[in-house]
Amino acid sequence: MPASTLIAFEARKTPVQERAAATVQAIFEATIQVLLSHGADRLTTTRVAERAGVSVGTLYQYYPNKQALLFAAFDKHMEEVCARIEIVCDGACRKPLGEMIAQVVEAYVDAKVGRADISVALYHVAAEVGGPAVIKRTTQRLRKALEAMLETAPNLKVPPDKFAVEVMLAAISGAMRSALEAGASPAMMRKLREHLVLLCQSYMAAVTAAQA
Amino acid sequence: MPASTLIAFEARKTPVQERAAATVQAIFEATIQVLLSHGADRLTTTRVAERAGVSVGTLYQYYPNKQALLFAAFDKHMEEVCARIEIVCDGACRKPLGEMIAQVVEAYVDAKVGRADISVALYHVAAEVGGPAVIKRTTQRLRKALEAMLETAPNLKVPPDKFAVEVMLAAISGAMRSALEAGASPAMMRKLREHLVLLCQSYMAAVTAAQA
DNA sequence: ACCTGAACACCGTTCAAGT
DNA sequence: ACCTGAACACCGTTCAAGT
Repeated sequence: MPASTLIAFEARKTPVQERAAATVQAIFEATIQVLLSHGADRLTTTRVAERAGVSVGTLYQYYPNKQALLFAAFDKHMEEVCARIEIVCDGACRKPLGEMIAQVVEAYVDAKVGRADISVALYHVAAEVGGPAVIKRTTQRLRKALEAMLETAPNLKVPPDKFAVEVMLAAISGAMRSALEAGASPAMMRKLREHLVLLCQSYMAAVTAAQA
Repeated sequence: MPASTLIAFEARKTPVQERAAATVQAIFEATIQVLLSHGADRLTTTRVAERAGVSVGTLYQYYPNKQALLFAAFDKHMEEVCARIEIVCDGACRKPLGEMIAQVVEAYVDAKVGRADISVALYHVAAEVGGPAVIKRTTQRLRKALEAMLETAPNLKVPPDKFAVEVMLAAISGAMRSALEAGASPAMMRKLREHLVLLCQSYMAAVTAAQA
């Protein structure tokens, strides 16, 4: 996506002194706290500033607007999920295709379920906050990690193409979103985890068979 | 979901005279028009009222709040998608499993792509408007239609269970959301349509094999 | 360089008054 | 029964003044 899509959410000013860096961090954490305690609708810039122990004016010195606050929280969450999956991809090189897929899917589900409350809160604000752009970027990054892993799969002449990997990622995240927003129980989540593994494995098998 | 989740979005008052019914309809249509022309962020109750040719007060006589306006639009859209798929399910009875799946997936993709602009606009407001509840209800309704169809599949001792059908629906809608929000081209959409058919077919095949 | 908070603009919602 | 629009409350954002 064009840089301009994101620039409106970027920090307005970079802190140069230490107390300023602490302020920025405090505001960031306050955002997540207010998001979780009051919910997205009742998240107010004044309330966040209050919680962070600064005035609204200070908040606006570092975040250009309310969206930027939530964007930062969303971006960080996606970054964490990404990082976990990249590690798994690294560790699953040269294993059989089915196991690769299982590990990635399980890592994704676990990362989301482990942060279920934040995930749900962020789904709620994603749209107003440039969520699609972040998701697009995240998808590209995950696709690359998956492709690097899939390259090393034994018994696989041609690895699945870009498109198939993206479809798989969208299917996983869509199903997870649905379950998390519906407030699925831990038992449900375990079952969903198994089913998503099966779904992705059979899709990947079908795609690679079709390509051969 | 509990009725109370939805009740806040229901009409405050039912029109009894004809001009009132016309007013309600005008407000509903104005909502969609403003949504498409100005975007979700710049949709204002005053603007909707203006476009509908009434005053804000009148708007609030029939819709309890801004969310209710958007809820109505979202609900109607889902209703249309549902209806189209139910018809397809009806027509695909007794056909082979693979074809059933293909027809349903294609109907879903076509319904969404045919209304791409509205879909994207509604994704943007879904969260603030009780979207998850509507989606949950829609999923139940579609699941029933799919189950009725799957019952009639030849060469299938045990049809896929509830859970698998719901996972499949969530995967489809998640992948479509991702593509629509990313502004995928018509060519991309055609390719995605084929891939989703393959994904769902192979998942259903795997699930029914595992159950046997 | 960083912080404050009163002031401004805008928008969702209401309600007394009209037909 | 239905409609109007000025008035109110609240919230995002700014900016002149402070340390």
